Amino acid sequence: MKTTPQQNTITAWARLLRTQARWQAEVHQALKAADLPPLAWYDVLLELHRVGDSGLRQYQIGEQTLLTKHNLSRLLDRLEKEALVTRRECPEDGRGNVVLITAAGRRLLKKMWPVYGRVIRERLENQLTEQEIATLATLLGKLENDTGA
Amino acid sequence: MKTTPQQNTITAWARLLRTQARWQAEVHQALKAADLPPLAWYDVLLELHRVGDSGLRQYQIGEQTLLTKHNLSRLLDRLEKEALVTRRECPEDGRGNVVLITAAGRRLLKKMWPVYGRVIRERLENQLTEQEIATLATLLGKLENDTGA
DNA sequence: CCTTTTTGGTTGCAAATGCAACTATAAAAT
DNA sequence: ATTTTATAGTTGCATTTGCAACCAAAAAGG
Repeated sequence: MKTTPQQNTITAWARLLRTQARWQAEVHQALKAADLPPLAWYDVLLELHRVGDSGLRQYQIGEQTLLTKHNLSRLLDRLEKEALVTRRECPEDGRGNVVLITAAGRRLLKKMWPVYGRVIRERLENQLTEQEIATLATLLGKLENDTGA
Repeated sequence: MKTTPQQNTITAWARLLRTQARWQAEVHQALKAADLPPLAWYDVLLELHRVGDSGLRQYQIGEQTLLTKHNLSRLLDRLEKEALVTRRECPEDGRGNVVLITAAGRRLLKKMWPVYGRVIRERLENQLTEQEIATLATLLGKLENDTGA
């Protein structure tokens, strides 16, 4: 078995890490410049918005956003304090709770999106053709969903 | 001007973020399981290794790794405490210093690489063909180097 | 049933990060 | 030359993260 990845693989890996790091930094910067909360808030709120009134269990949010549970627990504390979400106890599982987005949460999402979307457009649509973006999406799709072995 | 990105663009964006987050988590987990330091240490040491005996100024390391300067400053404190790097004052700029990797630093790099490389192989070479990896590298290359406008 | 184990979630404490203020040198402006 | 401004790096303090221990409910095993 090969002991080290191909050169091309390493290049692709490094570029992906680097690209994402730069994007993330830029989004944060843009959000901060607009006096808006960090990206993680958006991610959580978006998941909650998507599922609508049924809400999500914390562990489900964690799976989606890849946040660790204790981390998420405290992030939700912050969101709840700002009245962007509510935690309500779960009827069919006495340990857990169901998290719902509030109207204020939805408003915040709406406010954040243009800022966020703008960076996305600048970084992606201005640099690649539609065709290339489609190809990229496909390739990344193959990488996305598996835990490996 | 369009106010929101195309659907394809959003998909590509989301997948890239997600993929990277998962990869990063996996690398960290693998490193920790092997009782090795986090990825950032590797990044810094690798840059220093690459340039050899000339070393790098801190700000140069920062540019490469996208770490903020104060953050890097303290990361170097930690590396220095473990004798993986040395800071030596810079002859032609009295404010700054030149950072060099030590033999111990190189040894650590060597120890970390197999663990790191293994994840890279699993995530990338096992999921995509060589052709696809090459395409991915090319596309990411176009995204990598620009600050936009 | 009544243990034992697993799962969902929270909390205390240590380490890391972000931010703003600071020191010191270098470069630019007058 | 002298002042001004910009750059390199560090440090104090607040916020966030990571880790391990913990509580409580649920599922599994006997």
